Amino acid sequence: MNFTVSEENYIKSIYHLQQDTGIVNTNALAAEMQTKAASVTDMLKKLSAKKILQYEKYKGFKLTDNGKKVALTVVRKHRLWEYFLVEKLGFEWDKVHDIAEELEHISSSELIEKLQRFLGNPSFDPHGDPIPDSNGKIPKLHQQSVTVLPLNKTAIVSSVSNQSPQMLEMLKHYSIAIGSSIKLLKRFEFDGSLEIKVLKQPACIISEQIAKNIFVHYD
Amino acid sequence: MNFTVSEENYIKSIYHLQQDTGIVNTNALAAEMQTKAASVTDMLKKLSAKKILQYEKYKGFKLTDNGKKVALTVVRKHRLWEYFLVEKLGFEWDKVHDIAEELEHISSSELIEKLQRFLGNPSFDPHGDPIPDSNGKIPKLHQQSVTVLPLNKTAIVSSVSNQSPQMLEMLKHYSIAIGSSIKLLKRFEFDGSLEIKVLKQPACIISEQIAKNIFVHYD
DNA sequence: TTTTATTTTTAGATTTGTCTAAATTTTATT
DNA sequence: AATAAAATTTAGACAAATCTAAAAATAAAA
Repeated sequence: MNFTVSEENYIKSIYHLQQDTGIVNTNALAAEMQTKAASVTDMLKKLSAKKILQYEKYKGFKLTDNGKKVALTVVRKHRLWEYFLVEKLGFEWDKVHDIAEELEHISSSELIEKLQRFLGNPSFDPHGDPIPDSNGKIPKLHQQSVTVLPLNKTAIVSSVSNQSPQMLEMLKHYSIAIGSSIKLLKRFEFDGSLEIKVLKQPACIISEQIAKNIFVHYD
Repeated sequence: MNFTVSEENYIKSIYHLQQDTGIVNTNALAAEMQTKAASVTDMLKKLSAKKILQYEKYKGFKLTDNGKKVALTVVRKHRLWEYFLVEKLGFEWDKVHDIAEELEHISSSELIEKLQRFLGNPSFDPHGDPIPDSNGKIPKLHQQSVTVLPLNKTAIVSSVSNQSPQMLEMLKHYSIAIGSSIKLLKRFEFDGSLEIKVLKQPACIISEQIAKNIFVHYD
């Protein structure tokens, strides 16, 4: 089946929201899509008619198995294009989201398979997010938030769960990027803030709120 | 100024048509766009209001200087993406048109500049068509149709002016592609058909109608 | 130069995705 | 449990891009 750009964007947003919350409600989706609740309701009817959604009026909704499959192909395209933009074209990792937002709707599946091969079958995009394979399988990495890291253990930043411009600006300021070497020096129990050391940077203190969104892995 | 996908497609088609005919008329554009004359008229009004077109009711129309600039950026994107698809992703040159037709509408101009650099600033796309530079300048190649080639002179196929699937199928059958070495053996005055020899292929005869669309160059 | 044929435009309808404002349903609070 | 608040849906409208059918303008032919 074929989907419009708008439909694909709704499907993708629902997918991301239900990762957190299980079931999704109208206002949350409206906020995510930067639109009005009434518009969401209109689209829900359409997607539900196309068997993309399990939807009961006033009761919330979630993707069907088929809907999840569609969502994963869009996510796959988005992340492969992000990888391309950073690794091949030399974009900075915090500048590629909007462009990938457009590229993810190019329809050809042959294109995306060839792109994947050209890129060397990467498993993670430049933000550290896993790239689903062509069957929708998502690679897993045993990663954890910096907040639970043992003291003085060197770890590698593998993903950032909040990718708002504000967050990305913050990370840039601290010179924290995917792949950065990072070490937890001290935990302040008072407010949960953390003293950390990024490779080649002076030690610094970050709030718990930031730290919770930074995920790392080590061997 | 910003343009919708539909507007960009109209602008591009008008550009191509006026290359041949100078001024364009409604029915010709409707045929090119595979739509109805009434729809064309509607769009003409819109483009004319946006100062893209010189348009007088019932009198035909052509692009303004500004319209040409827009057309050239779309053409530039289309041809750079075609080059990418063939040279980097390994598509066959006769399979890339439809995908490039989508990719040409990705808006970021930074993307297209970086793509151009990544591809090594190519001057011609895989069909041999010139790629406009970022100022809209089009590289020129002194090329000529096979029909006017001197006998037994080896030349290189540089472009094909008719790119219909039928034509591309034909060319494939004769193993003629951009870059092929080709020699004119004999001209049959009766119907204008030509006996040609493609490198590593047996000699064969092609009609004047086909030959007129094949352009070559030599030193 | 009338008449006929062709081309082009207008008028009005349709679909998609959006909106505002009002109505309805659910949830929370007294 | 009654009422207030919040969430959700409906009703009706709008812009974009398209269409059909009819009208108007231009070009061609008798």
